[in-house]
Amino acid sequence: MIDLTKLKSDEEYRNGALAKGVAVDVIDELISCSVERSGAIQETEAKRSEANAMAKEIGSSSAEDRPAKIEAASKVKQELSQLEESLAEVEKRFHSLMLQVPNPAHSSVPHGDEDAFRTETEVGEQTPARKSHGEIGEELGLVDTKRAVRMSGSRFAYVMREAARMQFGLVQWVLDKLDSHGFDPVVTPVAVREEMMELAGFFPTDKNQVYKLEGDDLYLIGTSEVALAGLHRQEQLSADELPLRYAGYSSCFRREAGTYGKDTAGLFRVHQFDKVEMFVYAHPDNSWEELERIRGIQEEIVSELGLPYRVITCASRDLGDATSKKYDLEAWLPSEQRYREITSCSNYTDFSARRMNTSMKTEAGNQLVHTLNGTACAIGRTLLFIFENHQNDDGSITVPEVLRPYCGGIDVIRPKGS
RNA sequence: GGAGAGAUGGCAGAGCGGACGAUUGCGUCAGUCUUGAAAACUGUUGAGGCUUCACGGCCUCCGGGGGUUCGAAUCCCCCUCUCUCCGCCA
Repeated sequence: MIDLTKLKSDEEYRNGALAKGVAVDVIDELISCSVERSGAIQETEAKRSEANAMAKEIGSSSAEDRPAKIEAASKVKQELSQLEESLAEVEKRFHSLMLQVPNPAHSSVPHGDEDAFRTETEVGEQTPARKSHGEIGEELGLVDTKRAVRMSGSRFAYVMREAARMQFGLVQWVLDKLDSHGFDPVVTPVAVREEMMELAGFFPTDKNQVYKLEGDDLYLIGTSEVALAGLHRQEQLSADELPLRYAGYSSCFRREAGTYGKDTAGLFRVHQFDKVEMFVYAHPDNSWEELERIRGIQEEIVSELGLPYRVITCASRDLGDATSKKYDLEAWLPSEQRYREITSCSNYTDFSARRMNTSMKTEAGNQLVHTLNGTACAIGRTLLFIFENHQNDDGSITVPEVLRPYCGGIDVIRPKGS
C-alpha cells in the first residue's frame, strides 16, 4: 500500500507513481475519495458516540424510564446503521483505489517500458556459443527431463550425479557467504494461506502462477520471499535491531502459465526449483544502501562462479506493484548469445511493510520499516549458467574453484565411463 | 484421523448481559526509606486511529469474522490457532 499523505503532498512521490503507468485520474480520485472517507468516519463515529452514551444511560436508569429511553436509543441506532452503510461503501471504493496505485518508482529509475532499462555494469568476456545446457546436461547424465516428463509432465527435471552434488554445494557455499554478510539462514514453510499470498502482494495479480493445494486452502510459494515477508507481520521491531537480514532457503513452485513454448528445454524455466533468497528488514534511512549491498553480494556470487554478467536497472513500467527500484543481474548464456536473468533485487520501501504492518518504535512514534529482497542463488538456473560457460572442448565441465570444497572435491565433470 | 479442553493487557489469571478497557498477582517505571543495593511501602503501567495550539475529547480493539440486543469479554453461528489423550508417522 502507498503512503497517502506523501501522495498528497510530495510531488516526486506522485511522479514516481505516474512513471509506473497509473492514470492521473486514479490518483486524483483516490485523493478525493480519501477526503470523503475521513468525513464519513467522523460523522459515523460521532453518531456511534451518541448511541454508546444513550445505551450506557439506560443501564443506570429506573424501570419506568427505560422503555422511552430504549426507544430513543433504537432510533439513534438506526441512524447509525445508515451512516455505517454509506461509510462501508466509501471504504470499499477507497480500498480498490488504494490497490490501483503502485509503489512509486525511485527517482533514479529510468522511465519507460521493459526495454528502457539502464545498463549499470558489464563484467567478463562473453563466452562463445557451444552446446546448450540442455544438451550437455543430458549427455553428461546430469539432467534428465525426458523421464521427468513421463513422471510429472513438462518443465520438471531430475537433477542427478555431480549436478545434485553441486546443488547442495551451492547452497552451502552461498549460506556461508551470506553468513559473513550478516544473514541468518532460515528454512521456510513452502505452503502458506491465501491471506499470506495477498499480504505479500502476490494475489490477486499472480494468482494463476501459483499452485493451490487441493482440499487444504494452502498455496505453494513461488519464492521464500512470501514466507520471509510474513515473518514479522504485525510486529514492532526496535530500531537498533535493524537491519534484520535473512537468508531463506526453500523449494519454489511456479505454474509458469502463459509461457507455453518459452524456454522449454532443460532447467531454465521449471515448475520446481530450490532457491536461497535474501530478505532484509531495514531502517528507512538505510534501505537504499542496503539495496546496493544486496546487489554487491549478488555480483560477488556470480563473479566468483566465473560467469560473465551485466547489471541493469529495470525501467519504471517493468517494475511490480511493490517495487520502487529493481536491479536485474543477467548472466551470459552462450547458447543464446545473450544475457538472461540469473538474480534480481528490489527495494519495496514501506509499501509491503504497510500491508504487513511491520513497524519499528522511534521517539517520533511508530514508523514503518523498509523491506528488500534479492536472489542469492536460484540453484537450477545457476547450474545451467555454469554448465554452458564452463564447458570444455572435450564435452566436460569445469567446476568453479570456489565450489569444489563444497562438492566433495570434484573439479571436472566428465561423461560417464570416460 | 478420533475424543476432549481452551484462546482476555509484557506474563500469570479473574470476569459468564449494563458501574468492565477490563479485579488481582508478577513484571515495568517512578517515589519513600538506605552511604548504596535488596526488602518493605506508595504510586505508575496496554495498543491503534480521529480531533485539538494545548488541557482534553471521541472511536476501535478481550484469537478472527458474522449475528442477537438500546447495551456483548460475557449469549448464538462460522473460521483459525493452541493444548491434552488415542491412532499414524520422518
